[in-house]
Amino acid sequence: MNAFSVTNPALSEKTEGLDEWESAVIDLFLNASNSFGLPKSYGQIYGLLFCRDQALSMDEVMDLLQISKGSASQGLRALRQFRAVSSTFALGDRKERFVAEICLRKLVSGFLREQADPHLDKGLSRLQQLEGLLEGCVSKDSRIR
Amino acid sequence: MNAFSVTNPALSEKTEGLDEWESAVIDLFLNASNSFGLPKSYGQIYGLLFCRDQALSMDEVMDLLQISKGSASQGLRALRQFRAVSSTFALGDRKERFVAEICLRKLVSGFLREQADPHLDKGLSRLQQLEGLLEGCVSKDSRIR
DNA sequence: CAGTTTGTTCAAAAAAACTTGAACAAACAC
DNA sequence: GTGTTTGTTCAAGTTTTTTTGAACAAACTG
Repeated sequence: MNAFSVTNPALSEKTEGLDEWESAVIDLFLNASNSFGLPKSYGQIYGLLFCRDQALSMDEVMDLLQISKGSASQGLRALRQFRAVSSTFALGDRKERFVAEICLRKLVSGFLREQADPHLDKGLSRLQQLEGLLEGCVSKDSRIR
Repeated sequence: MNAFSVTNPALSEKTEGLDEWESAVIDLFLNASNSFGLPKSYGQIYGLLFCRDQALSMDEVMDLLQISKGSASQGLRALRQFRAVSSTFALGDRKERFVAEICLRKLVSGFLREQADPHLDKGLSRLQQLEGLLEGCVSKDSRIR
């Protein structure tokens, strides 16, 4: 913040707040996000980007949704990881900007890849050791058919 | 618990504990359950029933998994609600007994119906009020194409 | 180089979810 | 009816997850 910065927030970065319909859409995704066991903030961020044609910076996301830097950073990273949002650097701009990936198929498969696999990996290795156990059981345990 | 009850737990209701392979399977479902944002206990219960051919009572589930009455009751109800387990009353038996529904397609669709719908209901009504808002916006807001 | 801007990380605080256990209700047996 | 068994509910305690904000690192500007 230097001596030339504007003091009127409405002029600083076109952050005029949310339209009524945008709040509604954001809430919609917030609830959907909740339903799938994801943090609310993920849903909010995706919802916001979903509403906007223009790509938004992290600052704008923070301001518009009233969330902290940490939440914005982590939320955006997660959403990027499962391909729900993509980011671009406009030429000659240091700010990274984000847009929503609108193809829901991608979103879901990305979510499953990121969310399910890490845990199921542990499970998978256990399944293998299980096969071994099963073989040993077949003869002595009648429960296995 | 009356004067005739047996004191040796191994004889009371054939609750001999879990086989090694059963523990492994239960762990598997526990982790999967976690991945989908469901309580651990749901996964454990489903995993246990998944292992057993015989239908189990709530008591047996509690004993074998070392979980409380409340957890067992609520877990079983939830699993029943999205058709992951079904219950039967053996003739002349007051105990309800539970078995796992093995068709995973049913499980997933049941999960989605139960988990997503209640929240998305709120969202849906919001979507309708949204339509109204949108119509009013089309003329004045160039963002909407 | 020093000063900014931008984004990440992580420990602590806050919020949310899960589990427990005791109290309760319903159904049954005698 | 009384006494027992079976299952549900819910407030309180516990655990887990999410959010925050300050400290940090990296990249850029002049």
